[in-house]
Amino acid sequence: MGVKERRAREKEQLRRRILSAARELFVTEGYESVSMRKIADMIEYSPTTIYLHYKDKADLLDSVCKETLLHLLNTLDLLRKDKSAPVETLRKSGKAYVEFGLKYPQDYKLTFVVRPQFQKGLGLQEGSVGERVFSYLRTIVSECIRQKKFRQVDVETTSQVLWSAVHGVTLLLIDFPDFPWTEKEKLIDMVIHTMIEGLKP
Amino acid sequence: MGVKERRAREKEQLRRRILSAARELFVTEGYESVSMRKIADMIEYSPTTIYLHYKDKADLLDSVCKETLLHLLNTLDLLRKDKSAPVETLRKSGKAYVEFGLKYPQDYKLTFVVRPQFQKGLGLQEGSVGERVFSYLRTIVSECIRQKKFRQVDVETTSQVLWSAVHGVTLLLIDFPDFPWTEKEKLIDMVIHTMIEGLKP
DNA sequence: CGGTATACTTAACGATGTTAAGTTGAATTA
DNA sequence: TAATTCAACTTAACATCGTTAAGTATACCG
Repeated sequence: MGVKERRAREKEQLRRRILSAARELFVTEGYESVSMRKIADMIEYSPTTIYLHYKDKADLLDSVCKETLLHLLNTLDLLRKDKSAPVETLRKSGKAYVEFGLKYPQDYKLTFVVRPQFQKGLGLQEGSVGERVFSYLRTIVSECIRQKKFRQVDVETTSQVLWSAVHGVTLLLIDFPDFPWTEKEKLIDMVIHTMIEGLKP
Repeated sequence: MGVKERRAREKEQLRRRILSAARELFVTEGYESVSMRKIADMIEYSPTTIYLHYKDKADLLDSVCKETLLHLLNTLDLLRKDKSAPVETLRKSGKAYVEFGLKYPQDYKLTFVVRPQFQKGLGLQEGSVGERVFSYLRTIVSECIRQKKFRQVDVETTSQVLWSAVHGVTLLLIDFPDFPWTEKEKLIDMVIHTMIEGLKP
């Protein structure tokens, strides 16, 4: 009875081929500029075949973004084993976050800007990958406070504050590449440094 | 020879009618979902008439955003006469910035997210409204440093850092309305407060 | 009154996301 | 092996998109 399994495997393969074509096109040409027909051309299937695997274009975007979040989570998780002081881990994580965004600017935008625009009510629900990314941040912040490296601030709010800062600098650098930024590295470091200093006792 | 003037006036009137229809639709339905035909319907002209006044859809967006920036600049300028200490002015300005974004979330996104996506190479060039907004921020920061309320930091970088923070929190609040934020007010205040604390000597 | 420029419209092109209705061909059953 | 079922996939179509080219009508000028 290996037939069903084989078919399921083939189906899954095509699903992945579609997804990877979609990601490539979304990233190089932008979500709006990519048509289902272009994606279909790339994998050499008819456009409607895509609909047998994904509900619609937004669903494709959704899947692409989930992958991106997983990738981001993995990147950050490498730092979890870090044995430095928690404040140092936080600094490194912040930097890693921004650098991830700058390394994959289009993926970052798709995930944190385009997707919310097309998928209303995206609340980072319980157990989602996005929730796990934020939860990672919360853990580090919590440790900083526990060790009294930070003032006795609210963990939740503080995490949101830090997210705001790194998200902000990432998006500005991506969206206004021609703005006369001071050296990128310097700007990123100062955003994180200023935040951390502002949280110390 | 008042004919020419009258015609010019009428032309300008229609131009404004188009613009205000475009803004209303962009804001309520989103840039992508608005068609030239919808805009034309609203003002009861044929779609092609719009092209006699604006180069294309992106040009319309451009004009809408410039208005928004002017509105933002005016809002902030009210605080310029503020007689408080510069740090206090900075705090108020930061708050005013975020509140502007939350009061007109779609206009904010159009200006700071959608427009850069459709108009590559948007560098806030010399003398533009955007440049004047940023320049406003620079002035206050500069005063904070001059009065030694802040560490001896670089004015330019510091301004960019502050912009990153307020931009970040504004966009997150707009884009993820269903995220379990702590009270908005508290979050915004803490973003600004943390930044300012982090800049003090 | 005749001519010209201006304002505006109609019609069309190629492309979009998506659905409904077909077609194929392989696996299953009899 | 022949008939049948069923999944995979395609073709054709719909309404809509941004934009351009060509056409019409109207108000102005001499």
